Amino acid sequence: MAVVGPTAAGKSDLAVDLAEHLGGEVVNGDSMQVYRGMDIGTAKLPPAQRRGVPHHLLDVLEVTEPATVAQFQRWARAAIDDCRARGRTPVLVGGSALYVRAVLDRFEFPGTDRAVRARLEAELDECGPQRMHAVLAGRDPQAAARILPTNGRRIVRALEVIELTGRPFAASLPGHVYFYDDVRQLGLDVPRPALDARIALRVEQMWASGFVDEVRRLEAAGLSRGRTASRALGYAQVLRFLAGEIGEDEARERTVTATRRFARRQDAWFRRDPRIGWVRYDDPALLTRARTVCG
RNA sequence: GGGCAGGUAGCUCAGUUGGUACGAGCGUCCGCCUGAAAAGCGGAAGGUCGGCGGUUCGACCCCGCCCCUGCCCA
Repeated sequence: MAVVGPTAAGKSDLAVDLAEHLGGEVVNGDSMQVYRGMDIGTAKLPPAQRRGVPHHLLDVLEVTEPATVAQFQRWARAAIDDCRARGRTPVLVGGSALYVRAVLDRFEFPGTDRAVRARLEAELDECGPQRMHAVLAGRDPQAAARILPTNGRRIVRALEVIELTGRPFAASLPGHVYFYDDVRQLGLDVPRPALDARIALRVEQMWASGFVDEVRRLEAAGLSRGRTASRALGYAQVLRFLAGEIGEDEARERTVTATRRFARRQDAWFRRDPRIGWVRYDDPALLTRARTVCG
C-alpha cells in the first residue's frame, strides 16, 4: 500500500490510520525524513503520534551523508520484504515521487563511480553544459536528444553511465509497471488554494516550533557539508540566513514559495500515474474511502 | 489649501533624450526528470505603460486638466 501526494496534504497521519486498520507498518518514502535530526523541517511524525505503529527508514542517515535513490530503493525493498515476511502490510508513505517509484516500480539504476563522477563534474564546471552536451551527442545521440543542453546535471549522469556501462543511457523514465504483485496507491488530492494555505501554515508552525534552532544544531553537526541534506526545503533557506546572506523573514518567505513550487512538481509526478486512486484530503469519510482504494 | 515623489504584467519595480513595451524578480500555468530528486532543467500565458484632452506624421515617454497613493508644509 502506498500513500502519495503533495507535501502538507496529511499523508503521514493517514498512513498511520491505514497501517492500524490493515495491521501493517509504515515505510517512509520521503527523501529527507531519512535524516536523523531533521524533524521539524521535514514534518516528521513525532513518535508519540505514531500510535505504536512501527516506522521504517526514518533517521537512518546523518546529515553529512549523501542520500541516493538507488540506496533508498534497496533499503525500502528490504523493509517491505521484512514486513511481508512477518505478515504485516507495508504502507509506503512519501512525497518523493522518484523514491516512491523506484521502490514500487521496475526501476534499475546503473551504477555510479565517485571518481568518474567527480571528473565529469569538474569538466562541467570548466566547459559548461553546452560543450558537455556536445560530447554526449557524440557518444549517445539518443540521450543527447532527450536531455536539454542547459541541464548539466543530467548530462553528467548520462556520460557517467555510458562510461561505466559502455551502453547508451535511456534518459527517460520507465513505464508504470509495478515491481510487486499487488500494489495499491492512494493519492491525497488537495486543491491548489487549500494546499497553498496549508503550506503557509506549516511553515509558520515550523518556525514557531523552533525550526531555526534545529537548523543551527544540525549546522553545528555539519549540515552544510551534506550534499543532499543541506538542499532540503527550509534547511537551505535557513542556512543562508545563518550565514548572513538573507534575513530571517526572507528565509521564511522563500521557504514558503519554494515549498509551493515543490508541491506543484510533486503533483505533476503523481497526476501522471494512472494507477493512483485519488481521495480528497478533506473528505469526511477519508479513511473509509482510503480503505476502499486499498481494496 | 500649497509643495514634492510616484501611478508600466497578478505583485514589487526597471525602461525608452518621442517612432511598434528588450523588460526583470516573484507569482500563475504547462512540460521534462533513472545513484543530489524537498535536487536539477525547460516552455507558456499575462500590459489599451492612471483617466481625459492637446502638441506631433507619430506619445507610455512633451504640455494641460483631472483622479489615486505616499511624504512634507500650512
